[in-house]
Amino acid sequence: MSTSATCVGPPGRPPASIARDARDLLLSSATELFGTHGVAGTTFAMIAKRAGLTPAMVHYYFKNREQLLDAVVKERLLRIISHVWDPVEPGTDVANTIRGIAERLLQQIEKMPWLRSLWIREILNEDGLLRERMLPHTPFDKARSLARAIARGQADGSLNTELDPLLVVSSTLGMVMLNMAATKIWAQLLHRKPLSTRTLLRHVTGLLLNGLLLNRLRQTRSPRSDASSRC
Amino acid sequence: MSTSATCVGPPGRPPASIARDARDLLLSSATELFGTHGVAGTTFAMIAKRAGLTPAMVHYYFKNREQLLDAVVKERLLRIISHVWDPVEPGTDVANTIRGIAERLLQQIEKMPWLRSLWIREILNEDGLLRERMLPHTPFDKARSLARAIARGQADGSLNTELDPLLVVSSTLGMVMLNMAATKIWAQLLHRKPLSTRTLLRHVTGLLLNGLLLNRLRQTRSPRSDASSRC
Amino acid sequence: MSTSATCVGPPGRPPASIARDARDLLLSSATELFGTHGVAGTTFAMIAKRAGLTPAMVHYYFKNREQLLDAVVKERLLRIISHVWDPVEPGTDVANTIRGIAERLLQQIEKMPWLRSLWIREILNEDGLLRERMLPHTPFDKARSLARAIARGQADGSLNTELDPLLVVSSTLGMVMLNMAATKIWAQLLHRKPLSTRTLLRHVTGLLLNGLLLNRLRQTRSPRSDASSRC
Amino acid sequence: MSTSATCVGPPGRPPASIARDARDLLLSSATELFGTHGVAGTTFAMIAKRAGLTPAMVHYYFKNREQLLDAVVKERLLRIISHVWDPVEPGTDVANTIRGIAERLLQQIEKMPWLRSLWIREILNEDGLLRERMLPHTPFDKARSLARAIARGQADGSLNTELDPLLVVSSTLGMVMLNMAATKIWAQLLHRKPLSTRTLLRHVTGLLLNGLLLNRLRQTRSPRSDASSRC
DNA sequence: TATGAATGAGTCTTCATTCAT
DNA sequence: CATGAATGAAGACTCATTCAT
Repeated sequence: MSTSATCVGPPGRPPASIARDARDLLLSSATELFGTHGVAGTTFAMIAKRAGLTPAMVHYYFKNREQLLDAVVKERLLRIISHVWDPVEPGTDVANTIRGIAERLLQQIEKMPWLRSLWIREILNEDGLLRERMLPHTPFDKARSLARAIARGQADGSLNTELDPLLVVSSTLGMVMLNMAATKIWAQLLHRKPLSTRTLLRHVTGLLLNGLLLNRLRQTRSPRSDASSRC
Repeated sequence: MSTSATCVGPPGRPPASIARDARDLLLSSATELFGTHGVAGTTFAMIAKRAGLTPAMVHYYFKNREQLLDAVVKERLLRIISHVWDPVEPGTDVANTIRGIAERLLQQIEKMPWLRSLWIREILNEDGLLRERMLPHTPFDKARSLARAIARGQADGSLNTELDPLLVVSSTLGMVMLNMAATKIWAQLLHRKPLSTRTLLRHVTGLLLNGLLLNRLRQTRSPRSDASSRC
Repeated sequence: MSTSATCVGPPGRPPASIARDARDLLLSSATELFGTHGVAGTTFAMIAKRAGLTPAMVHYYFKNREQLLDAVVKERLLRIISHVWDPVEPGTDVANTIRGIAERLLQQIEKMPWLRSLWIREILNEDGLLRERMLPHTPFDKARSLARAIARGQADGSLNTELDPLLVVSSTLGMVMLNMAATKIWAQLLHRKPLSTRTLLRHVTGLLLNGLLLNRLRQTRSPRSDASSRC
Repeated sequence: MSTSATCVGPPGRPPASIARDARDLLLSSATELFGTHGVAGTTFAMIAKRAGLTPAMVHYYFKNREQLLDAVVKERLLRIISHVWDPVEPGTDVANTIRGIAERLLQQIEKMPWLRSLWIREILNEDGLLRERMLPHTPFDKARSLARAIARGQADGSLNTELDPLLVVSSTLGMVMLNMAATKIWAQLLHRKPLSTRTLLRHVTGLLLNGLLLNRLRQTRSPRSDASSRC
């Protein structure tokens, strides 16, 4: 049904890249459902229905459940990982590196809301169904070199020695995901709107950087510009 | 079948605390599997098998899936919540309150390792299958009064104004869960043992409290006593 | 629960016959449910629940499903049969006999509304689950002698020869049951109250007797005394 | 799989009316079993087995038990209703109309023996499982206008005023079903063959019309041509 | 390339029945 | 006399997967 539309254009011209083919549609559908219902809670029928296609097509394109998961990881998740980690340069200042990671991750989640759930449920979580598939592709080296930079900072007295360098890295990612989730819960409980991305980012970087840096200039920032939760 | 066994031991000795009846066994079995495989990924057959009983018994005791979930929440999760939150006293110092929450939560997770996965997957997570069931039982008031205390601290200049008070509360819980998960991942990746509870607690409270307090005395703590990740 | 109450009275006195014991309660419960939901659609659990007892008690008293059906037939249905047929005397006038049967059956149904459904579903009906159990106990001889009387009436020209004598007998029973059912349907469809027993009886005997008797005095009956369906 | 077979026969010959696809086969299988065992007593496994197919196919084609019932009503029962009632013309003579209805119904039952049981058990009967589904499709208007014609006949003195017009309509249908059932019972009890359709029709119309008409010419019909029950 | 038909294994759930107490 | 515990078999229904077309 859908792909035929792709072929309708003038012959010779490459199909418009927006005109997503059935496979791509199914992949998106699957990824989003994995986010909302979890991998275990998502069936082929659900995926197909959301894409307006048939369950048999899911099989046709991905052969089986395992290979579908592979495809989601390789063609969806890895790109996001790259986007977040690729700009990280070994020599850069630790604070800026961390702030950059948080910022980029937050952007990605805003664009792809399923990412947070999926990451929390299926990757971060022990026994997560995508975890084993993701681990070999994590930017292991970059994370490790960042951790080393932190350790050096601790050694020269500029960084909080109470923290574990590696955990600082994962705490960065986690704090973003976590607080994205938390702000929704609070909003739900208090019948408010979730906090803005900006407030969220300030909270996360504020907590992380202030927690990490020992001699940080404790500036009096200008008063907050958007409604934060006031109790 | 089972309870009688409790009375079989030598008289005078307290009954083994393990003395659990079939229902209790199934409930534990269910809770643990919900942690490892997620609620959606856990079947009655799995629960029964793990308890060494039959799937029909799950129905016998819990009538249906919904009521099983209710039982897990009411008879397992709520107790943990109470244990973590009940000691929180309104007037206490913010830093101590937060440290207390983190400590007690960490203890609970150590005793019940399924708690972390379950919480991350099914409660923290939007669309989590236990979330709706948990929300009405969250210690809403205590969390809120803690948030208010934080807001006051921010107002009088003693606490970091970049942070959102409510998110500080959830960040506390989250940081524990999150880093428990993270340390396992790093251990797996680097083929090391996961960090000790003590190191973990120091990381979490160190990050949180240093991140929160503005005028904290930045003391030179004694050198760390157990092997932290050294890169 | 129930039986103990029976024993509470002054010792020596026979238990009040109204104080139905558990067995009797279950039997009534079963019979009524067989009427409303059919035999196949009635479970032990339903029977027990309606009687306020446990499913295990159904087994305790009736051993199994087969024997429960036997008990319903022997201790409930046969009595009704007797009540309807016992007064039938071989020599009596055919018209009066038929009218008597119809009247008594109608009375029974009024007292025990489940009878109609049960009879239609499980006895009249080929494949009815009580049919085989009932047949040996039907007042075969009485029905047959009534049929013979009808045949004689046909032979001497006083009765409609188009009718089959045996079918006249079953038509009598059937017309009562049938129209009891029909009047409910019409009432439901037309949002009226069902016809009164009197109107119903007049319809049934009017149709049967006028249909049967050839030389009947076709009297102009007094105008109907209760609201019949007027179109 | 199957319909193609229809086209395989010698060209020119009309396609075998048996040419039924799987869905149709299952529908027939279900309908017949609903007749013999009742709706509540019929399982998917039984339906499938009788059709030589698998229980999963019943779900494949009908999705649900509810939708299966819907299909039985819409694709099987309603056609019969139409066939019986469609030829009824408002202006026609009451006696002929009734005779016509009885005749056509009898024909249908002969072709589809399950109809009688099904109708008695699940439609006529209060609590019948198909009743609610059938009522909205009953030829309400035709029945009502027939009842009105009867009422007029009663008013001008030509019809028995003891009868309720609406009940005459349902008595017509009921007498056919009822006596079809009754003749089987008698046959079984007396070890004879059931009465022929002709005898049955004569009994039913004889009883109904003689019972209804007041001034009917009480003709001496020709002696019965086939063996009726002789006691 | 795409899909409707078909299915075996498995899901939750119910049920009649057994049995120890 | 009565029942809670327990269960195997069967109920409706779902699902990933296969396959002919």
